[in-house]
Amino acid sequence: MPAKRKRAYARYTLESLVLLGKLTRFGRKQRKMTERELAERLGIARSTLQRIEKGDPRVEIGLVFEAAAIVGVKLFDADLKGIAALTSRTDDRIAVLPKHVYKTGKPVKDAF
Amino acid sequence: MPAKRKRAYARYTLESLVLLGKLTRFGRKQRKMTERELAERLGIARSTLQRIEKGDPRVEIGLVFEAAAIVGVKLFDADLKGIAALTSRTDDRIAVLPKHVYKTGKPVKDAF
DNA sequence: GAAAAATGACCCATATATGAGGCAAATCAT
DNA sequence: ATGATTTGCCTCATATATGGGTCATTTTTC
Repeated sequence: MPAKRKRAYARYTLESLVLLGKLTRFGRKQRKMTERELAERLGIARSTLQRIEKGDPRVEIGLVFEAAAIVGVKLFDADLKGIAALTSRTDDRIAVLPKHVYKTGKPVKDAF
Repeated sequence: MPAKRKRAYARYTLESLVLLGKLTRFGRKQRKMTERELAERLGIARSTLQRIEKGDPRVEIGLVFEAAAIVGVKLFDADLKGIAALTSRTDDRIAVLPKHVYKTGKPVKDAF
């Protein structure tokens, strides 16, 4: 038995990852970097970079984001300042909501 | 010695991850889901979800994207179709470039 | 065409993330 | 105020990703 998959990912997740991987690959090539160069720059193995560019879901997100950033792929269409602004804005929106989400005995209508 | 960090991440990477985590947290609360609920829905431990919402770089990217998707955070401001379109477009752009990047003996001016 | 370099696809030992759980503090319902 | 629930922050064993390597194939240079 080939040991069955532990996790399943949604289509949207998988396709998003493939896209991100391809954008990274494109960015790398555009900058004329080899896999080895970029991997070295990132301080990771070439095999790991290959997984990143393929969109493998089981890679540390930090490595994927870092790779994307180096080759010029902006995650949120924002620079560092823009990210900070969005974060601050999100903080404000969270602050308005109740600190805890409560599931009391009352079943929500959701149940039909 | 507390065992020094193996990896370092760029500011932009870390801040982007924090933002993504907060967006996820906001989405979850907006939908009135508890950590336990969302974690269960994702099939992961609550402790892992907490790392996701904090923006920990050492989490499988598949889990982070999946969590975001479930609470309505769109990664590329695009639905499944949009993602597919972008992927196709990226494929085309890659196809135009040379298949391999070559670093021949000629040192680039870059060396100063 | 020949040689050099890059890429694709593997494998395996080891470093590391994940799951599971516990406990205290904070928040909410009543 | 009291009890119930959620959240924050730990720890540790185990599952898993990563590094580092090899080999074949493709692509580029000369």
